[in-house]
Amino acid sequence: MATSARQGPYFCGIDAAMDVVTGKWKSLILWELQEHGTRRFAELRRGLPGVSEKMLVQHLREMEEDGLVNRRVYPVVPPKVEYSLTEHGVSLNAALESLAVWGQERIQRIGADKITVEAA
Amino acid sequence: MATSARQGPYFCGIDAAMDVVTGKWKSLILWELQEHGTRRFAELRRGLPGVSEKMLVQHLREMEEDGLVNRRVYPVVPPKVEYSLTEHGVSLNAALESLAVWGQERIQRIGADKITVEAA
DNA sequence: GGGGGTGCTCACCTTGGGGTGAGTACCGCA
DNA sequence: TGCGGTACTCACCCCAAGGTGAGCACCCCC
Repeated sequence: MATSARQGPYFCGIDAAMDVVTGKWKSLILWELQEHGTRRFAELRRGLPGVSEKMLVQHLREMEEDGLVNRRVYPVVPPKVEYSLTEHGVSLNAALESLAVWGQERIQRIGADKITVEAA
Repeated sequence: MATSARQGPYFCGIDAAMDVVTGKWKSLILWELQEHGTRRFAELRRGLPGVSEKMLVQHLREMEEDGLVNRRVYPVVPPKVEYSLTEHGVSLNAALESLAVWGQERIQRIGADKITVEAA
């Protein structure tokens, strides 16, 4: 099921990490939260053009179960929820750094388009 | 299409890298080829318990198109094909190292099972 | 002479990841 | 008075990723 923590069994560390990062938007969510520290639901939605609310909720729930993000709910009348990275989320992001660099080089190599997100 | 090189557009380096590594067995194939240097088709199949021949062929083709692996065919009577990493494949694997370490720690944390592959 | 190995291809089917659109309870603003 | 924002849930649908099983052309070994 998509709503319970992933738990292997795994061949090696790579697929244990991939398991947690697989999902169309997860790496982007990690990125967003790293860049901005703390973000509200709607801010994340705006920061990831094309994401559906359903997937955003679902991914955030899974990442919470996997211990990557903190979810903080303020019991105020217009709902307010803040998401941030846990220490595991931060370290995962650090581990993704070298992958990001490799990806950048690949983008250059193949001359792929890049989506630029205008700051809100 | 699954049989043409992936080409974005991308949000950032991470998803450019993820794009190339996404696929149930790709990271494991990378791992196998790194560990053994050069492997024949049937050796890879045996090294990845549970992979179907169809998926193995398909993933290898895609990785070839993405410039990650070399495919070398020997025109001998019982077919012989050898796969190895290109320099891009090697550097991708290096970039995955820190992810692998993170994944190992995660396996420890959650106490997940690990699949051990008996050497052939 | 037939069973197993080699490296595939092809056709078919299932699964689930992800998208779409509606509904909700309450508020502020025009 | 009604529209838009906030953070969701729910029902439904679709397509592609992945699995299954067969076939192939040729060989070696028992």
